[in-house]
Amino acid sequence: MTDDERTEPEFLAGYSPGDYPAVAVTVDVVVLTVRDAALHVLLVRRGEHPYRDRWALPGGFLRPDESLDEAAARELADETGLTAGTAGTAAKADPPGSAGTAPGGARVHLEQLASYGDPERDPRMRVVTTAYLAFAPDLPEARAGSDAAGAAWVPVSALGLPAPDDDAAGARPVRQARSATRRLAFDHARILLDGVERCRAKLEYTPLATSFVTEPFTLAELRGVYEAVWDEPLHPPNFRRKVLSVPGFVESVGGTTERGGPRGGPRAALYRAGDARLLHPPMLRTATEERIR
Amino acid sequence: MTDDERTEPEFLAGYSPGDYPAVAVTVDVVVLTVRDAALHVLLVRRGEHPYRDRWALPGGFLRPDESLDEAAARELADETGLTAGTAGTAAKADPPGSAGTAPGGARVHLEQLASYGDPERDPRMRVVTTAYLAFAPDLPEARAGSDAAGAAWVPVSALGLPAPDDDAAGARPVRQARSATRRLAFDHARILLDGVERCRAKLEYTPLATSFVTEPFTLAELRGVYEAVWDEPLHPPNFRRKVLSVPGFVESVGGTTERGGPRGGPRAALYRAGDARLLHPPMLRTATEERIR
DNA sequence: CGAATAGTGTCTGTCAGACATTATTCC
DNA sequence: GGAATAATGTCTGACAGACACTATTCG
Repeated sequence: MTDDERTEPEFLAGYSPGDYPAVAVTVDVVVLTVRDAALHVLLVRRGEHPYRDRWALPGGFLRPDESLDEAAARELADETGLTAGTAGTAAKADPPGSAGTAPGGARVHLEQLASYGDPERDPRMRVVTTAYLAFAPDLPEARAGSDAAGAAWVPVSALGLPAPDDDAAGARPVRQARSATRRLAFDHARILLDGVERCRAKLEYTPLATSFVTEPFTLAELRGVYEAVWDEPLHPPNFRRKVLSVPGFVESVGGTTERGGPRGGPRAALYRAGDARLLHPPMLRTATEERIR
Repeated sequence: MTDDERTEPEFLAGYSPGDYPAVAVTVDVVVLTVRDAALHVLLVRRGEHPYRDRWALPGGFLRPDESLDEAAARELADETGLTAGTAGTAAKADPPGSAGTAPGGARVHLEQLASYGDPERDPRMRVVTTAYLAFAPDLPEARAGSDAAGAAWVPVSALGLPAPDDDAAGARPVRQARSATRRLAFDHARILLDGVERCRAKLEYTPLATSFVTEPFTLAELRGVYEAVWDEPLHPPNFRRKVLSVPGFVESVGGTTERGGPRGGPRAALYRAGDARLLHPPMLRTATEERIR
């Protein structure tokens, strides 16, 4: 209210962009997958000056003639070889058909996460980054290393991030001393945390868990995704009943697995993703007091 | 996979930002409020060259030493005189205490919406904008016009946007011929649509409906917010039972209104927002086939 | 008084969580 | 055969939607 004399058109057209120092725009991608019953993120080892040898999210500068979505898809392809179906900036999940298909038949979901523009976030210059979030099925170990020299899947739990629901209380002993545990470059820990939180939430009300598995999949595999991302065990019979009761979540593909489980059990029926974009009713996590307040 | 020779560090540090044309970063704010039982958005009339005389979202260039959140709060304050509590980029709703308070006791919720970077979105130059979403209580009519010359609250329904849940099917007769109906500048219609969709969704699982009313409020007022935003009538008794059963959504403040309703009826009890950040269980809309698929 | 609204009570169908049970397959 | 797992069935408590009803206040 102190500078009432400034009127609104100035903010839309009166300011010449040349009056301000250049702002660089980058795109970073949080690629999540589930391996060995744990949530993993794709990281690259930085070889250059700021934060050298630290792990970072894959990303790069926005090019002159590409949109943010295109830049994110390009970064994802460069690092993983996967083609992406982008959901754009809309709040909705993308329709099943828009998901890209890679050589291995992998479907990749890619959506915008958020933008980060703290003046201090890059020591070199002013950089605003738009982060994207991708859900990939478990890829062959080789995949990550083929295109990107220093890339690796790192368990999210090994990064010493604040626990799922206490990011306010940052005081938490970081026990692991592995190299992956070193703090991420820039503000990438914050970005990753936002991505993981978004992922957890989206499993509740969208069918995106199916983006973490390859089709056809069993209900046990799908349940494994929920258990890994939410980090809590689920009741197999109830999970089954719930999933099948949500219209359009999954649809039976007819057959069964070739063999039963590794330690016995009958062959599981196979499913593929249905045509629902939203789950009704949603797969609700049990209310945790810390998460609610 | 065609340019396998490019390795990952190039994308993080190998590209000199000077190699690319400058990108301007702006911030736009979708300020929503409920007036006369209808959802309204704050728009400004453009006085300058591209899209002159069109309505646009309030916004402006990011300044050298401010974060995106700060820029959005500044724009919001310039246009409405309201101080904002920013939820930042996190997925969570902000705690009740962080909401700003304006002279009139108004609480304003401000959160990041999404970023838009299509190369063609501004005819003048390359502009990437980060959109924010604000929920304001109903403000005195004078408020909008005081600081911003050409600002006005415009009913969202008067803008000829695609209907809530058929943005794919764009063919829809636009009947209103009022000046407000002219298409918004730039891609602001798309941004507004995303904001409205986000708003609708957030009423389901967060207590943000309380950001649209001034404390203390009655349950009828709160119900009016849901009805205006969702554009569907709700059963008063069931709404009441549901709201009161969600822990931390609202808490009784003790008294009642001075008078009954304008057309009769007893005095309503008064409430204020509780300390919940998420609603458990959520206030679910009835499943609409179009929204789900 | 008549109309409108706040608030309470109740019924019913659906669903979540927990548990028991059967069938199938691996070792 | 023993163990593990897929799939089905059942019970119970909680909740959503619908409706009836009472109480209060305005005009």
